[in-house]
Amino acid sequence: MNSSEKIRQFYAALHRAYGPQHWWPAETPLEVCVGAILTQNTNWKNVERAIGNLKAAGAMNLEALWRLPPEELAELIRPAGYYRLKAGRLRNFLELVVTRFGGSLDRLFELPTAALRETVLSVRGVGRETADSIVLYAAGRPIFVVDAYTLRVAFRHSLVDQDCDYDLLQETFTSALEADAKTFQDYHALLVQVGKSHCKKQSPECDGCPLAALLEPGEPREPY
DNA sequence: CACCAGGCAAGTA
DNA sequence: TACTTGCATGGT
Repeated sequence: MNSSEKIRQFYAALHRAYGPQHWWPAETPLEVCVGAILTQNTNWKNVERAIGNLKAAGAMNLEALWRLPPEELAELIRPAGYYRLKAGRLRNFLELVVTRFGGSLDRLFELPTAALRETVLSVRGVGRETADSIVLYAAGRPIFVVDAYTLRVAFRHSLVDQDCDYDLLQETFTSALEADAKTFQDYHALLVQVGKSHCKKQSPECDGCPLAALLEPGEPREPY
């Protein structure tokens, strides 16, 4: 079985096991953007606290966020870690929207998909995963999001090498599927789900894993 | 105590 | 290009 077939079978198995995911956990597109930056190398639970602080401060809207003094913004997002760094990154993103799109996320999201990705990616502090998360989950465009879970699951099932480049991993999944935003959203969410429950960094719990039946002899590999 | 969590950029060679 | 380091909180 080639890797494209595997990727399609993984999706079918995950979808059967967990059902449709309706991800990203956020109420608005702006909240997706904020969460995408805050969750960089950080547990989502910590991000929830930070987002809770922003909402409690009435700052989960573009104007209020932009007006907030950088030090106050940093304090509010402190639970998410790297808080001084991330305050700057959030402001870099807000600055793009304010100065080039009249403070309107909708205007930014009017760009064609490729241009949108490049524009978001041009923000300092927004790398490929963060940009792709924004494009897929906030703008609803069919760009496949790659993250640590994607790599781990793909590696343990011999789809790619463990030091596989982001672009190659992304292309591997993209080329196996129809370019559909809902499908990409669902698939990425399912990979996070199975990653958290079964495909952990230091001990794959293959008992009960929806993908266990698709493992070949010798898999999974450890560590990572 | 060590290790992990939905990265990114800057510096070095 | 490839490798290293800083950034930081909260959970297990």
